[in-house]
Amino acid sequence: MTALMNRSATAPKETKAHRAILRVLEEDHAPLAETELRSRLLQRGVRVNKTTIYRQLAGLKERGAVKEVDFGDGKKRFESNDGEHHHHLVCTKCKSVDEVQLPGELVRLEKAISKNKKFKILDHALEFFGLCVNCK
Amino acid sequence: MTALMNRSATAPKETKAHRAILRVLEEDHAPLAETELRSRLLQRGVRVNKTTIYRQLAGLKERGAVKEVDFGDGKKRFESNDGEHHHHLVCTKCKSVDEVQLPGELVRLEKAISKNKKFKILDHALEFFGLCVNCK
DNA sequence: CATCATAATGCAACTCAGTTGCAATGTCAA
DNA sequence: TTGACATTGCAACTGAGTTGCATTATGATG
Ligand SMILES: [Mn+2]
Ligand SMILES: [Mn+2]
Ligand SMILES: [Zn+2]
Ligand SMILES: [Zn+2]
Repeated sequence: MTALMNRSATAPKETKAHRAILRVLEEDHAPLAETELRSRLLQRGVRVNKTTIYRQLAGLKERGAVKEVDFGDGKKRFESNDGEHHHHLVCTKCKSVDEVQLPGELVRLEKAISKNKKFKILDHALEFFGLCVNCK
Repeated sequence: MTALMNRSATAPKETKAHRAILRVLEEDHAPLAETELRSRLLQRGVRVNKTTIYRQLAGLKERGAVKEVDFGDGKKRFESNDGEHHHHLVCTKCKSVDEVQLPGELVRLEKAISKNKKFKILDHALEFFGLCVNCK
């Protein structure tokens, strides 16, 4: 490619960090913060700089491979974006995270809101906090 | 009071900062971050240190006068806790915030979830993002 | 009103998550 | 094999939020 080329849809390069991060997220299947992801990677013998992690996650996110999740603890969390759209049950005691799907429910709600509030809903954030079966 | 006294339900002292902060939150009626609150206070001629603001908000929160809200932008936001429980329609373009109530809806959802997931829901976070009537 | 215990404040220094500039390294198409 | 350019690591930085401590203000008590 002789310069002056295709800038869009740049395919990600197959690097060690890229592969490892994606694999951890696919296997662990929970929203992980940078430090968590980093130590998971270390456990597998892959040492990655935090800057690289953030940059990879940003790329994975805009490519739709990963979703950002917020538990309100001031940390960015990311999870694999394979399965169906769902929400989380976060145990405030042991920090475990379970998933829950609300098929149709939110869609219906959003339609109603969009209509009578004249607000075009593009996204939502819904997470539940409480005690898991082991902690309550 | 001769020391060794009532430690609970400490009534807050009537200070300039306390009054001003509460008044701004009651009037502006939107979830404000520290910097926003701080400049609103300045506009009214009240200069308050950010440490004081955070400490006041913490006190107001545990006293139930204020609620913490998270828009996922890495900032703690607080709003007056007078009205009914509600959620927000946040315009991602102009940053305006509207409110929306979902009477019963969430309660019903939570009951169903609590039952078949054996998870005791104590709280939830639900905010909507999109385009307000002026921006869409 | 005067006293004074103690709550509230301001400031500086700190922590911690996340970002940026830049030089060094790695990837992959040609 | 080569070279353009994407990715990485590191150090320095930003910005939100917190903490220790000395100073000031509140309000209960007498
Ligand atoms: Mn999930
Ligand atoms: Mn509100
Ligand atoms: Zn638990
Ligand atoms: Zn708008």
